[in-house]
This record gives sequence, C-alpha cells and structure tokens, in this order.
Amino acid sequence: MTANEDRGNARRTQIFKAAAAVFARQGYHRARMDDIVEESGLSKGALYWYFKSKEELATGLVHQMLTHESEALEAVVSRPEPAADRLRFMSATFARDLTESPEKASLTLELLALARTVPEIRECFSSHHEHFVDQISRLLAELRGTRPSSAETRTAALALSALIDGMVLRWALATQPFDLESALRETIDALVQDANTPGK
Amino acid sequence: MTANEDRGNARRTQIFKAAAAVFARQGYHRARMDDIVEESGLSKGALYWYFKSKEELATGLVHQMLTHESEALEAVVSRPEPAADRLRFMSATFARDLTESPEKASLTLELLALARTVPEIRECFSSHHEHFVDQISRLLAELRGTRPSSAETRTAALALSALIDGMVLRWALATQPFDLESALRETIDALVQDANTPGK
Amino acid sequence: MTANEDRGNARRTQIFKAAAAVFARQGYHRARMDDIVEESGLSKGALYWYFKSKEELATGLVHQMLTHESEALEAVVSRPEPAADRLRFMSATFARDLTESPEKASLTLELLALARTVPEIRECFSSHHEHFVDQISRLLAELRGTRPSSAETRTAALALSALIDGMVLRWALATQPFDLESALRETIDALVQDANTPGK
Amino acid sequence: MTANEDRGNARRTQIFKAAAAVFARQGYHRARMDDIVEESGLSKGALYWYFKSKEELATGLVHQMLTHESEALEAVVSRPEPAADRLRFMSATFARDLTESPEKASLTLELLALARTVPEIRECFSSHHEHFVDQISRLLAELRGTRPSSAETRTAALALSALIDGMVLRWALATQPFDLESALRETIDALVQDANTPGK
DNA sequence: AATGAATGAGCATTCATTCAT
DNA sequence: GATGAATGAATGCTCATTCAT
Repeated sequence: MTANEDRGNARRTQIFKAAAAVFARQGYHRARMDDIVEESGLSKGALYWYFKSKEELATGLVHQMLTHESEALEAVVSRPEPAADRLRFMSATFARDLTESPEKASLTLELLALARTVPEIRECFSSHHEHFVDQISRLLAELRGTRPSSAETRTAALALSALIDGMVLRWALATQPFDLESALRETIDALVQDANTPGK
Repeated sequence: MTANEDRGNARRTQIFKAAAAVFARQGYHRARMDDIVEESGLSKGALYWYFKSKEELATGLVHQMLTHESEALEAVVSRPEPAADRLRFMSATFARDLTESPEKASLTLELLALARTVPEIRECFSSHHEHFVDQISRLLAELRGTRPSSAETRTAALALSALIDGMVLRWALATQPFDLESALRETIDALVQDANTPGK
Repeated sequence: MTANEDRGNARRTQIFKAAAAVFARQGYHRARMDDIVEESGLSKGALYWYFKSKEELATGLVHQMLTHESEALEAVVSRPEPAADRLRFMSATFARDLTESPEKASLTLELLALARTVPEIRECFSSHHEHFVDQISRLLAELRGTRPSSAETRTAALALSALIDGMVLRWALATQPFDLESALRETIDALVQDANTPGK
Repeated sequence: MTANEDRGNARRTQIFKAAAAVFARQGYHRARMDDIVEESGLSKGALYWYFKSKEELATGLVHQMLTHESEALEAVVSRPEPAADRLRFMSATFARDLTESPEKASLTLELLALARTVPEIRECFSSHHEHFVDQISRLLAELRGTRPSSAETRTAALALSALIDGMVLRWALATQPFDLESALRETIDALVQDANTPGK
C-alpha cells in the first residue's frame, strides 16, 4: 500500500530529523534513544519499529545526509554558468548553509568520528568523499582545460575538497568565530586566479 | 621531593600512553576505564589518584598531545633552511609520522569530536589551530616576502593548514588507501611554485 | 487506564515492602539496590522505572509509612470510647504492633537518622511529629477538660509523645529486653491517674 | 614512656574530635576517612595507626562520649542540693549544652542508628541507658521518699529518661525550632509537682 | 503499527584499607 | 611513628533493547 509506505517514509524522515538534532546537540554516544523518542514525538516502540538499533539509525541518517549533499552538489556543478562561477557559487552555498545551521557541522564531525568504528558509515563517507572529488574535478577540468581524470586535476580537486573540509572543521571548533563564507571565498578566488594564470 | 614528582610524572605519562592507545582503538566512549587500567598495567585506584575522571584524563591527554605537536612544529619552522624546504620537510615529517602510526589520526579525530562537548578540549584545539596558522604564516611570509601578519598571508596559511587537516581526515577514513605523503607533497609543491611565480 | 495505574501502584507497594525489609535488616547505607531488587522479585530496571534513586525510594517509603501511621492513629483517636481508654488502647496497639514486628522500630530509627541528611525526609518526620502531638492533645484535652490548644495541654502532649518515642528507642536498643507494652501501660496509667487528680 | 602515651592520648582525642565533627556533619556512612584525616590535620597513616578501622574509631568515639556524659550526670546527681533542684539543674544543663552545640544531638542520633548494626556500640548505649535510669532513680527516690530500686520509681525513671531522649530527638528534627530548655523545664516542673503531691 | 513497562549487562567512580618508604 | 601513593572490591545508576498488550 502506497499510503502505508508514505506514512512509513514520513515517520523515517521525522526520526532522522530528531536524531540529527539530538546527535548534533549531545553527540552520538551521549544521545539516549529516549532523547530521540522525545524529540521525535513518537514512542519508543515506533522508533524501534523503523530502526532495529541505534547504530542502524545513525547509519541511515548518514546515508540520507550524504545523499542529499551529493545531489545538491551535483545540481550546482551541472549548472550552465562558467566553471569559476559555479565553483564560487558552490562554496558560497555551502558556507551559507552551515552558517545558518551550524549544528550541521557539529553533527558531521560527530558522524565522522563514528565512521572510525562503524564500517558501513565509514564506507558512506569514503564514497561520498570520492564523489565530491569527482565533481570538483569536473569543475577544475573545465576551468583549466584539462581532462577531469588527469592526475594533476585530481590532485588539485582532492586538495580543494580537503581544504573545504578542514576549513569547516576549524570553523566549527574555533573559539573566536570567523566568517566561513569569506574565508572560503578568498581562498577559492586566489586558487581560481592561479588556475587562469598561463603556465599553470 | 623531586623523586616523588618524577614518579608522579612517569605515572601520568604511562597513563596517557595507555589512554591514547585505548581511545584510538575503541574511541573515547567505548573505552572503559578498566581497559585503560589494563593497558597501563596500573590499578584502577592509581589511575583515579592521578586523574579525577575519564574526562579529565582525556583533557590532559589532549593538552599533552597538542603541546608536543606544537613544539615539534616550532622546531621545524625554526630551522635554518630556506622556507620552501622547511615547508616540504614539515609536510613530509607530518605525513611519515602519521603513516607510521595511523592510530594517531584516529585518536585525533576522536578527540576532535569530543571537543564539541568538552569546552576545555575545544579550547585546546582552538588555540592549537591558531598557533598552527601562526607558524605556517611565518613560513609563507618568508616564502612570499610578505609580513606574516598580512591578511593575504594569513588567509593562505589558514587555507594551507585547513588543507592539511582535511587531507589527513580523508586519508584516515579512506576505504581505498592512498599515500598521504605524496598527496601532501604534490599539493605543497604546486602551491610553493605558485608562490614563487611573479605576480603572486 | 486504571489498570496500568493499579499495576503501577502494586509495583510501588511491592518495592516499598522490599525496601522496608532490607533497610530494616541492613540499614539504608549498607543496603544495596541489588538487595532490594532481589527481595522485591523485580528487576533493577523496574525498580529504577518507579524510583529515580535510592534516596527517592527511601523518601517515598517514609511518606508511605508515616501516612499509614497517622491514619491509624487518627482512627484510634476518633473512637467513641472515653479518652482514657483510647489513650490506653493506642499505646497498647502501638506496643503490640512493634513487639510483633520489631524490625519496624529498627527501620524507623534508621530513617530518623537519614532525616538528618535528607531534608524531605526530615520534613516528613517533623510534620508527622506535629500531627502526632495534635492527636494526643485532643485526647488529653478531653481527659483533663481543657482546650486541645491550651499551652499546658500541648506541653503534656509533647511530653507524652516524646516519652513514647524515647521508650521505643530504648526498647529497640536494649540489650536486656523488656516488655514494651507493660512499660508503656504503667507510665500511661500513672499519668492518666494524675490527670484525673483534682488540682491538675 | 609516659611522654609517648601522652602524645598518643592527645592524638586520639584530636581524632575523636575530628570524627565527631565529620560524623555530625555528614553521618557515619557518608563520612570518608579522608574527611576525618583532613579535619584532624593528621595523615591517613597516623589515623590508622591509632584506630584499626572506621568502625573501631566510631566505637571508641561512642565510648568516650558516653563516658563523659555519664560522669557529668553523676556529678550533677551527687550535688548537695535538694533532689528537685538537682533534677531541674540536670535538665537545664543538658538542654543548654545541646542548644549551644546542636551537632551533638545530630551525632548521637547518627550513632544510635549505628548501634543497630554494631553490637559493641549497641552495648555501650544500652548500658549507658541503664546507668542513666539508675541515676534518675536515685533522684526520684529522694524526691518521693521511696527506694531507688522500687518498681514504681524505676518505671518513673525509665519514663523520664525516655522522655528526655524523645524530646531531644524531636528537637533535633523539628522543622520549626522550639526552645528545648523550656520544653524540658515545664515538663519536669509538672512532674516534680506531682511527685510532691501527697498520695503519689 | 504502536505503546511503554520491564530487563539486565555494563560502567564510572568511590573509599576503606594496606604498605613501601 | 608517620606518610600518602596504591589497591581493588563494591555499588548506584544508565540505557539499548525486548515484548506483552
């Protein structure tokens, strides 16, 4: 029955949202299933009806989050504008999203730590990272006029994506807050300029 | 008595070592105090004689680790060689160290996640990050002939240090292992080349 | 649902009974939650489902015990017989109850000691003491033909209730056992006689 | 060596004082040996040099306290004044002492509860109670012109001593403080008056 | 599907006591 | 006699998971 499936999906989404909030706030290990139950407005039985365990819930959440993010990234990369603009747009979108809901960075850090211990989660992040590099490679290839699969381009793409992650990490932990968007923009601008410099 | 202090410090070091191993292996939350007790060869009472709680132990460990790391970095940055060489050397040392003992990256990720929840740990990382950027700024300033405090230099330094962190993160989580040292070297080389390019 | 409430109350009663037995036998501090769990036949989780902590369990137990005792006392005081008879009856009932289950005195002493440390328990005993004096005042007032609120009557009631408590205390600790009922009876008889003596 | 013995006794007294303070404040079970160490200004080793265990320390303390109290009582009872005055004086002294240092009542309640569990302490209190009744009997016998060993006199003495204990108990736990001295005085006065009444 | 009472293994921490110095 | 670091059994409480209803 589609009606049932719909309700099921709605429930799952509801639970993911609650779990995301609680994990971001308290961390995975300090989050009790009861906290998620309360946050979600459902009952404990319901929660266990949809997810067999806390770990499975976390795994599902990671799947969902990274899928969303990949899709968003792909949407940006596929736009018709010039590559440089798309790069800047991507970075800005990314930064704005996190600035508006900083708990996302927190949550991601938490789930990254969890990835060390839970192979399935690790797999998710690992392939997401690869996908991320692929997309950035496409952009950089256009920008530099190289093939996306060239070693140089992939190295640059890996560097850029690592840079973004590292910047977000520092931003999330910084005691003296700084503006993520401009920090990223300045860096990207410098790199894009290099890319256009003949001889590069 | 210095003898007592010495023994006390030896014990603390012994405990830090055990805690580092156990946290790296199992993560902070899955690590039981009994595991650390066993790993350290001491008794539970001794452990609690030196650290009031698991959290205080973790905090102490972070202090110690980051202090060591800062000192190591400073030693490298203060060498007499040309800035570019020091930069490469730093990156190589860093990469080799992690490649030889990959559990360090694991441990750091774990403790970074803990920083979100434990203010004192967060403070440690935050100031360590700043210190890191300071040192890189010194190197880049020499390299580019600018002042270490110039906005451009600091932005570049922030970017570079973020890049290193992000790269290590990806390396630690990658399902398909890659060579951290060469990945870092290639990136650094590219950047150093840029830096030497007139007009930069 | 009333069915659920009923079961809940039954559980609570079951736990109180077990806790009373264990506290009486071992004292509050030497009683382990596991002992109460075993005595109650429930599981540890169930116990903590109904009481958040050992202290809350003790507090609840005191509430229940003193409420019961107050009601019993009130029932006796409200009987239709002459005041002197009610006084004797009360004392005899009290003594017989304790003689039959001496652990009650033990338990009360234990909880009194706890009252020093736990404000809520102290409050319980304090107001129970006041209530006790009120009831005795009613009896003595009838007996002596004064108002229950007259200073003399209240002093006498306070004295009498203190006397009963003190006697029970000595009885509970005496190495050479004595008969609580007759000790109380003789004292009360002497006092009642005084009360009837003209000029009092 | 007497010098050593003296120091030993001084130490013991010092420890008793500290233990009394800590037990009164925190109760026997919540008092840690370390608390007593700190309060006494001695070291842990020293404390265990003089007392083999916490229980032995408590037992020794009870011995000391009750011995003091018995001696004080005996001193009062042996005075040359009329029996009624001595009775009043005893009660007043008793009340003033407690009012000035209310922690004594707390401490006694705590140790009474401990008596339930520790036979030696129980024995102490039990014989102290008997001694107390003996002394009161002497007073009442003089007052009433009976033999101290007559059943009536002993009953009255038991009642009076129970009354005092019970009153102190209530006073120690009362939420709404009352004046212990006058409460006792009024009661004693009433009883003394009775005692003088012919026919009693 | 949903509820929430019940389960019980797990764990951080405490603290009386010991003992090498 | 005195010190205080070290010991380790003991224990209150948590919380993921189950299951009768």
